[in-house]
Amino acid sequence: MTTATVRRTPADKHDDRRRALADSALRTLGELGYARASLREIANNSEFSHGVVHYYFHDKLELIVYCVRQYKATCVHRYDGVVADSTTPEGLVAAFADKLVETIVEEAPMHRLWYDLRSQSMFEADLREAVLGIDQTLEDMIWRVVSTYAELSGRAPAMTPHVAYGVLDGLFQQALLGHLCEQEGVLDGLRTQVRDLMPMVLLPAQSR
Amino acid sequence: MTTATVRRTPADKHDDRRRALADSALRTLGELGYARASLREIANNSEFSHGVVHYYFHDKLELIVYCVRQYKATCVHRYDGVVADSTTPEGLVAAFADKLVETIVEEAPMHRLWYDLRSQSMFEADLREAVLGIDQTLEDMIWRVVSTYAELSGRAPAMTPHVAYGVLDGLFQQALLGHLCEQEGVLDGLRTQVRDLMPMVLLPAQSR
DNA sequence: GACTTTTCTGGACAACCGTCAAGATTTCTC
DNA sequence: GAGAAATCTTGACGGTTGTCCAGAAAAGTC
Repeated sequence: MTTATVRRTPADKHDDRRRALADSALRTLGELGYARASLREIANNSEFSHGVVHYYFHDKLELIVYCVRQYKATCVHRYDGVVADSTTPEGLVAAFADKLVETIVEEAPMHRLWYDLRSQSMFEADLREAVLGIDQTLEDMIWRVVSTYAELSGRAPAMTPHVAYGVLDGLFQQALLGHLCEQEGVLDGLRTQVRDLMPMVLLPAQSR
Repeated sequence: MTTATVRRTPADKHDDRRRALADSALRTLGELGYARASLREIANNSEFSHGVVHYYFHDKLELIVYCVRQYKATCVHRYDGVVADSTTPEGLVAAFADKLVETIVEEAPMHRLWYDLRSQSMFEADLREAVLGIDQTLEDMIWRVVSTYAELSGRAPAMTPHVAYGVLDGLFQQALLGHLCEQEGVLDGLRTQVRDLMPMVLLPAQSR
């Protein structure tokens, strides 16, 4: 009880439970999307009953926002390893492109959920604060890649973090849709697109 | 009756009615989005009763797809004037950027509806055919701008039509969200972004 | 081991949904 | 203008939704 190592206050348990609920909710949300995933369906695909949702969350919106925040909080570090391990600009671009493709394959339901939520925020004002916050962390994530790439190349970025994120996000979204539509070659296409595009996000090498 | 000028077959009238219904449905859809716009709400904001929808459309999905197809069919020619009237590369880019900003301001509900539908198509397989078709026409639209810009510049495009569309669509989507969130400066930001980015979609001028 | 507090269950509720169909109304045809 | 065909209205249907709540069950406390 008094050991500092395992200190489990009631508040901690409560948070754990919220996390567990959100975790299984994410599965259903990724499968059905924001609008069609009912609280009953979410509860059915979990170990909880449908009533317990309102014990841990005020309403459906709070649950969904909590879920996506929780997922995105972990995945903003997806490219940290790429950034840390790369020693050449070409190597970084290749590793970055591979990682992009990997996450499309392995986490397509989570990504489409994110784009679903972001689209909904254009209609629902209550979603905007959360969406803008998450979007900013993703922009920062991309910028860590771009700025490291610039350093390794000895060149300066040719665009702002905002533009770099917008451009790459556009390509990513396009590839995600293509992948879900089972179009041939979209994944290799994305890899090629990123490799070709990345040099353009930097200014030409200075001749001196 | 036999005059060739005004030939109104019953089929024509039927199509006119569909168009009129879709037209007023688009208003509600642009306001509420795909999931939250019920057929009753759509009918209430129109001159029709809620039952008539099923007389002209098989189900809700067919109505929505018809609506978005109808809207996008007209707006794919939004930049045709820009392309036709421009005589210099700089003029084309400026006119293109202005037009992008203009449509964000004037048709934000329609654009968010399109992004909503495209996101939903990642969950609903029945939507994908229509979405991919529309996406292709938008890609063609953008490519008409880019290829004309290339010709006026005497330079070659540095990327495929697909990539050019993906990149610009990413920026556009970002600006649309920012505009709807009433962020300051997003519109001028988009204008600047497009002016700065467009030169990068072409290869450097050949020195000879 | 009794008492309190937290956690959970399962049902009930009102509201809303897409769809359908019977019948009223309008338009067309001759 | 009578009959036929079309267009439209209205109400009903089964189903689903988010939310709430009374009470059961479990956990914590002394």
